[in-house]
Amino acid sequence: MTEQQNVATSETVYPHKTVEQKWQRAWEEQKSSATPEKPGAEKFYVLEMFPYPSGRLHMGHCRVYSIGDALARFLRMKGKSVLHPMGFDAFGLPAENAAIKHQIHPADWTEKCVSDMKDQFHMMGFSLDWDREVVTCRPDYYRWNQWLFLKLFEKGLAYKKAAAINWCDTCQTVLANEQVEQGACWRCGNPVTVKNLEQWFFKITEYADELLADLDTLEDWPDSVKTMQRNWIGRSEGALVDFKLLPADTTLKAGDKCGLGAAEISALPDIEIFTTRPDTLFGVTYMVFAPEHPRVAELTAGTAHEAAVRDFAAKAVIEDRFTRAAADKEKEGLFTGRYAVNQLNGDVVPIYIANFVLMEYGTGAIMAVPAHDQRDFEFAKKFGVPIKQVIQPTDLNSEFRVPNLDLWKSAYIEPGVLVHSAPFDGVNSLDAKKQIVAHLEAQKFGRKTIQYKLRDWLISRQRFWGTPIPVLYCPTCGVVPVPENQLPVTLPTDAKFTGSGNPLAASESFVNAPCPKCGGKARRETDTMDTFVDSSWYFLRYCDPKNSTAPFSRAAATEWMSVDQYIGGIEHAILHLLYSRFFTKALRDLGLCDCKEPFQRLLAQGMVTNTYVDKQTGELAVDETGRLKYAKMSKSLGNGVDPLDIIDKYGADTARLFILFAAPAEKELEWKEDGVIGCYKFLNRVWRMTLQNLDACASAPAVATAVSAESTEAQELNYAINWGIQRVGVEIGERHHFNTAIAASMELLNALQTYTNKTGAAGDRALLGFGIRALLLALYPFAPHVTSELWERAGFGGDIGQQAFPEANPAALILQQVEIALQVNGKLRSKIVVAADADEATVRAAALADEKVQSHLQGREPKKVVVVKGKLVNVVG
RNA sequence: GCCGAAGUGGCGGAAUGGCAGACGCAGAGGACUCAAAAUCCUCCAUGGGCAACCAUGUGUGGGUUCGACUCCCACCUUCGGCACCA
Repeated sequence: MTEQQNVATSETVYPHKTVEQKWQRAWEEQKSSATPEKPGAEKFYVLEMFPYPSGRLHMGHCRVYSIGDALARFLRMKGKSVLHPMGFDAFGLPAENAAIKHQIHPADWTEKCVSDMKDQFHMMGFSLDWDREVVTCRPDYYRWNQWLFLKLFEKGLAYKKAAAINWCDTCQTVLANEQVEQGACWRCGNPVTVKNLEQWFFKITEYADELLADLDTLEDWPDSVKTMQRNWIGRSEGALVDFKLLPADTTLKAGDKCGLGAAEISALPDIEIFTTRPDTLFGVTYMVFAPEHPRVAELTAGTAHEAAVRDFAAKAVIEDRFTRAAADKEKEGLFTGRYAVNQLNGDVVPIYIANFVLMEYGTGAIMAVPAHDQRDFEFAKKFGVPIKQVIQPTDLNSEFRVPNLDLWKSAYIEPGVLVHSAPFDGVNSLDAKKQIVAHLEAQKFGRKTIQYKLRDWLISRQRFWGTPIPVLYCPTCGVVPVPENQLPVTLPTDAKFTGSGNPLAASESFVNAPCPKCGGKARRETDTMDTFVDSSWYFLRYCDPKNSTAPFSRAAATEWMSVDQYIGGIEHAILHLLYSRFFTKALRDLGLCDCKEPFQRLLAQGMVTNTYVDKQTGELAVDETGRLKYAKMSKSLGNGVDPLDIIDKYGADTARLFILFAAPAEKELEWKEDGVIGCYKFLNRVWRMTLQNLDACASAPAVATAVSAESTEAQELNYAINWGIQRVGVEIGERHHFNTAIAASMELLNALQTYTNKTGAAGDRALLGFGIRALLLALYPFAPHVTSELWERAGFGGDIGQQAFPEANPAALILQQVEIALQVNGKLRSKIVVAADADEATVRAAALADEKVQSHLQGREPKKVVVVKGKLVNVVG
């Protein structure tokens, strides 16, 4: 039996299980994923968002880590010093819920999950440096959370305050603004309510401007993520303006001029408002306070309106913030009986309270210009408040040129020219903004300012399984931070998980502690930190994971940061990515590192979706046209595919290849078993191609060499090989398009197969071997196990992962002859083959002489001939 | 409502302003086989034509250009985010 027949009968399908186990073991023994000691100039930090250790790897995980691993393996071949670490975002509610359910300590439950997940990572063949593993729930990590908290506290960037905050009743804890999605808890979807509590905050607002400005430096971030962050930060330029409060017993009424002198007006109490439209100040016809504004009670004290206003305010405040703030919510309001004076023109305007004015933005009070603001307009219509136009559109046909404002159907919010605003009449409204602000400042009526929607980050959580906030409360000394040398404050092992209340608060051994200052009896803070604190700096810890004297050394951070390529889900567009950017900047200001943005380049990978069964019909869900619908793989839809099943059936290489091939990384990936099988078949073809041509492999040169000029087949193959090599390198390395890189590898295999079909054993064996060699190298980043095995069997020598990624031979890419497309008036009509170095005149003449070109010209003289060298000729006639 | 992304064969998807549909899936035909599976080969946008070939074609309508999937304007649809932020 010949070698070929042997292969054909016994190993036409590659034994993925034995091959994968063999190489996974080998890589572990060789520590092939270890990070180089000194990164050098060519460092590259590849990082995927670390997972929550649920205990089971899902397809979403497989996708992120397959992307990152392909990149890491490719870059190692390219000679970079690659840092590709992994860890676990291990604090969080599921462990605590498991503790309640199964009466197992969250630490034990979490560690078991971590260990299970590591096994699964291993089975996927990811090349991770586990020596740098970071597990956030271990004291050797969270002690540095506490240490960093203390540093932020010293700097005034961590502080405690009473505030109206978001409360999730299901999770029994407060939530940061970023963690509330359309009024519901980001984790469990329960509607969030508002509570007034004393809580710890990080002063992220201190960095609002920098967080916004530096987005412009992140060129390789998706626009969508940058836009989301911009909107979330919500910077708006405007002015703070002081209106003056008239006494309760004034006889003046709305629409009057106050008739008071400047000194008299100046002596009245201020009402400060924020506006982005100072150009409309002369059009103010009323003012509105948020119902819960602290001055509302004072305004109406002892007046006839007192009771009604109090009732209104009470109702508005009880109503939860998110239904109240919905845009389609009916505008409700109430006149307070009081009036204010617009210092700019002496107008007397009524003061209302209304549900649509929010206490937490600006000053909690607004000036209302119904002619030029849609909300103010609707409110004015409903309550019969006058409307005064002060901006005139410049377009003479505009419907807002109608002098009778009763005919207006909406407010005119566009720019225009000022009217009824002496001395600013006739000024363009954009210029008027500046001029009026300058006027306000000169008269001391107000000042320019910048407002943000971004709020400080609420980090307290009333949960057990998180980092204890390192603070004590002493009856004599007050709030006392835990001294550095007493860190970590560890979670107790004796906590009881009953399902009600915070187990930490119930743990006597934890709560009672001596005051570090006076030694008296003190109580520990029982709130823990938001788990997003853990993930806000873990990428820095990877640089120096075993440091026991600091969270990381400045030198190590400087060596590796910033992350050159970060990969993760779009769901963290704001949350994790904004917090991490804030932390990086704050740590820089603490002198701990010197990088200002953590993630140079960001890839937001798409969801993995699958068909699902419609619960109503019991059939696969389809759209109106009968096409199958896809939805994110999830427990609730029951449409998840277990990666372990795929590994078992087709192998990890197939799974990885399919995941990367089926869709561009940033797009949705529709799971199709047929597609998986397609990739499996492709790997089998590679397997057979190699094993059936071992003789060719044995004679293969390592670098491209000259090819016999006699054989056009050989020349074509040589071109295809070098073209494939070049494309794969560019697609992975420069464009990060894994799907097209794999397509290029498939083309390469097709070219090899075409060649062997044509020439059989008579062909240029060395060239074929060279092509197989290149194919294995090109596929290694995606399918490392099978290519390692084939590399070894082909006897190419050494370990494939340690080879240099192949470089195309430029000489091989220079063609003798090229095909030129011939167009007549932009339409393809013919093709000709010319010498690659033919000059323009020759190509032009050949094109014009072409029969089809002639017939389509129908005897007309060409008016113009465009020649694109090596590509096409367009004859215009 | 505002912001962002995207609309290409039966399907997933390719195309630095230069031959639309690479690559794969599905499908059709053939080879091998007693047969099937696997494998290998060929075909595969639509309409017309025996064919050569012709016409049409990248959401819709305009525009720029010798030339537009690609750039510009308007619109439609889908997905995602924000949502009374003064």
